[in-house]
Amino acid sequence: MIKGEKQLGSHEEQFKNEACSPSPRERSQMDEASKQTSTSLKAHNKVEEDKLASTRAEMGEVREENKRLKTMLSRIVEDYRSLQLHFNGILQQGQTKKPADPSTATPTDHEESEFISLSLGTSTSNKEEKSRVAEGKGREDLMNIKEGGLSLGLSDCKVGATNNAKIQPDVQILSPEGSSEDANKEDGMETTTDQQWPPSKTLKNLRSAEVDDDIGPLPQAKRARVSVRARCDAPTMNDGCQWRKYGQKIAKGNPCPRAYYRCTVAAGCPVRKQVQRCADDMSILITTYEGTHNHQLSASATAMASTTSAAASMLTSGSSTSLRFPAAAGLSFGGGFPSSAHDASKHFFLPNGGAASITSSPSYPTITLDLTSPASAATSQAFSLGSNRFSSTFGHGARYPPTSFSFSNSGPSALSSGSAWPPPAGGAGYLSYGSPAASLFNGRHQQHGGGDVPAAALYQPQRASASGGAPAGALTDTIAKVITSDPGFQTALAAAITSYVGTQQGGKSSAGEEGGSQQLRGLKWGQHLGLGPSPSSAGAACSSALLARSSSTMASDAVAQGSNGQRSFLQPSLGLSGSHSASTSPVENREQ
DNA sequence: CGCATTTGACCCGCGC
DNA sequence: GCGCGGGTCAAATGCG
Repeated sequence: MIKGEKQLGSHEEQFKNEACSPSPRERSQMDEASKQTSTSLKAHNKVEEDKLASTRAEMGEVREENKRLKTMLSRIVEDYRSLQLHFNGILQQGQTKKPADPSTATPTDHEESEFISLSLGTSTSNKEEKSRVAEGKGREDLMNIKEGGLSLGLSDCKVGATNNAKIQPDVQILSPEGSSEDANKEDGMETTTDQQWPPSKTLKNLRSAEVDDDIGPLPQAKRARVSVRARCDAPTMNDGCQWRKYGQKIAKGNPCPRAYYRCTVAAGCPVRKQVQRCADDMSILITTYEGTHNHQLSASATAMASTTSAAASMLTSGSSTSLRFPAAAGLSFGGGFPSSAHDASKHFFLPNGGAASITSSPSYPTITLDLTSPASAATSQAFSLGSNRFSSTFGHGARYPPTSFSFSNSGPSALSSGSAWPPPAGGAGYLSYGSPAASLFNGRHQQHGGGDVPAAALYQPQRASASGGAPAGALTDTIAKVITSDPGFQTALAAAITSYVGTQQGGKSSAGEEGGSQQLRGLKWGQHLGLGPSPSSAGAACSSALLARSSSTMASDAVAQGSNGQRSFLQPSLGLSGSHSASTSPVENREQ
């Protein structure tokens, strides 16, 4: 925003210079003109006047837009702060009076009834968990999820994990903090064995060790999986990590082979992903993530990680806490938690048809994030960004409708301009991207050539990321409450936002350069935000440029909020991993 | 030549 | 115990 103002300011100066003090070249031209006939002089002056007039008109437009953006920014800041306070208040209330059983909370509790309660284990006591476990195998499985530990990059999850001494050692954290812990752990192992990416023998050892970690006290503990359904042309979804394909299988019931990838960012990283086309719709790519990164993640990779973590946290939190979705807000939850491990399939539907489903199987509890639901009519305007000038930046020529990261609820304070984006609170904002995070809010995928999923560099403010914090979609009251009521959603939102940006990068870079975007590539997200140089790749600049103009409000707001010590849900976006933008990741490129 | 991908074989768990 | 299917290994192959 500030940067944008500066840019606008410089433009204004430029306009002024052009209008008031012609360049020497223009002067010479004028001199020549003076030698000509008076008629030609008049014509020349007329052209100048026209130019001046058009320039002034443009200046006016820019000023208006700037003003609008300022308004948006201030509104966002206000909303965020109020919601923050509200959230903190609720947290304090929850600490002072813990309900005996969250599931029995009455809807008469106005505050809580409107919130999605994903406490992620923060408010669940050991007793409660044990009693829940005793209720049935399904719950046991969910407990196992926690122990199996799909990494939860949320401190809250961590706290929740610490509630159970048996669980804690097995929980791996996706966040850089957690990752570093794990990395340290594994680094130690690696240093002792003095081995890098292990040959088969070592690999087997690692695998056995890994299994030991995962199994934990309960023999049935299995990894949680996060499956992402997204429309994607590329063989795989770019998620910021480097993957190496190690196998391919024809799975039963699907003519399309399933590919197996292993994370190669760090030696011994246990994270794997499976990629398979949907049998019903070949345009849908199903990516299933499993495991926890044992290394620091690039910003873009963190987006995916935090997203899956958030999703997994929802899964895990479900085992110990109640989930209450505001039906009035268009969110509904499929019901209570599975009483049986076999029928444990719950769906909560997100605005605009987006959906995530939690499927708990005995072996692999999985949460599926569906980004493929049909776009709303408004989706087509997803990236108008209030300025047609940048529409081409998003126009990938995608054969799929733009991803909609939409909060369909109409907010109380819709922007005057429907095309303005992102609306701070109300209206319809859209993020086009196929990141899992986006799915939590019904992001629809539109990825071209496997653009890198950008990263929410949660806890990685120092990391430069090309994916930058994209503006969130319209934050309706409901969604705002959702976000503020649960850190998991904050994380998910952050990931979604950044993912969106990254997708734009990736899609752009892979789709080929188009005039406007090339100019924008010079920009870097961090630089744009005045965050200093970023190692972001050129490909990352696309989103940055987008934000530079129309979305800088959100971005800079994210900066401001992120610096408050509070974990801003947009903060992660500030880091861009330039090194892993869609177009620059060697592995990902190969996948394309 | 080194690295990533391909692909058939193998291992393992689960259900019958 | 056997068969099936998912997942992984590792030699062969391809590519830069």
